[in-house]
Amino acid sequence: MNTVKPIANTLFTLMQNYRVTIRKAINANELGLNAMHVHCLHIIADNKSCTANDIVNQTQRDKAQIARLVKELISLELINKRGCEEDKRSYILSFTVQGDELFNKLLSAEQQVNELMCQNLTPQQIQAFSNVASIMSKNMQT
Amino acid sequence: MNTVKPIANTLFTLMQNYRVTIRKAINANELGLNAMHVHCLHIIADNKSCTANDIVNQTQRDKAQIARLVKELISLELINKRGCEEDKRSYILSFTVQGDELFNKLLSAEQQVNELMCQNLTPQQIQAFSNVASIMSKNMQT
DNA sequence: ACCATTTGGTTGATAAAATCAACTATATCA
DNA sequence: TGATATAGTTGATTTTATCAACCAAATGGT
Repeated sequence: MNTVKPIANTLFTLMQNYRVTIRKAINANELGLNAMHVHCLHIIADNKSCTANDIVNQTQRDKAQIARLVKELISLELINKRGCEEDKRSYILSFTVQGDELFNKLLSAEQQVNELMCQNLTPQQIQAFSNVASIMSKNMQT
Repeated sequence: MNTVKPIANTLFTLMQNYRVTIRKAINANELGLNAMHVHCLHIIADNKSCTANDIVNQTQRDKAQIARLVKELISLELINKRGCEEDKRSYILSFTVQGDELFNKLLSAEQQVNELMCQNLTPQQIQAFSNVASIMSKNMQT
């Protein structure tokens, strides 16, 4: 019987709850994507001239996995890629019109989940929470 | 281009960093278990007379998945199950001697990761972080 | 300029994790 | 008692993740 509840447990629970909730929200909106697709779309949205490698770096996932996710997003016609001029090995990923549309729906679905998740919390608490989370992330990098 | 960085992103990053780090730590300690195994062990450790169903409820995973994880832990001789007397459909899970030993090693590996993760943070910050995380979890339940 | 090494990306093969459905045995409750 | 719910198991399948090999372009010495 372990008495202290490690942060990891708390995080695990939180993430699992988030996963379940966001999945429901996304299904409810019939967007038909999984969490990793969504995550990729976010990264593409946040980086102008985003390459597959940027996604790999930001997610720390296997590049094969990312290559396949990107491929799927392309065949769903949510994003497209064009050759990069500075580095001919790379491709710049960007939203299609439909991708843009869908991403907006997605954002509002997330918004809903976000509101749900942040009930009974003050902006200060939320801010502090995010700060701590990023410090923790940094601590574990390298 | 989305300007606000949603909490979900922060959490994703944090969890991924944690996953990578703890995996290294666990491998380094040659314990040979994955994150879900570890998670199950924690739940078993935290609940005296824990059943498979308790794990299902606490993790919100598919019961088939849990059944298999439990089976593996048993065949690794880390835990064993005995019939529950109150409810003959259930089995109580508990550590074997080796399981107990390994779990302790595990705890200290986690301890190390924890210290790494909590560098540059005050106890107050950590406490606040955990509190917010649990409130968020509760908000998303049901 | 040349060669060795590194880097971005793709693919095949495979492993690990998750999900669904069907089924058994026991429990619960009207 | 009979209908329904619950704990757990198993088979089949799908989804994700990982590893290794590979190509082509880039980089960095010498």
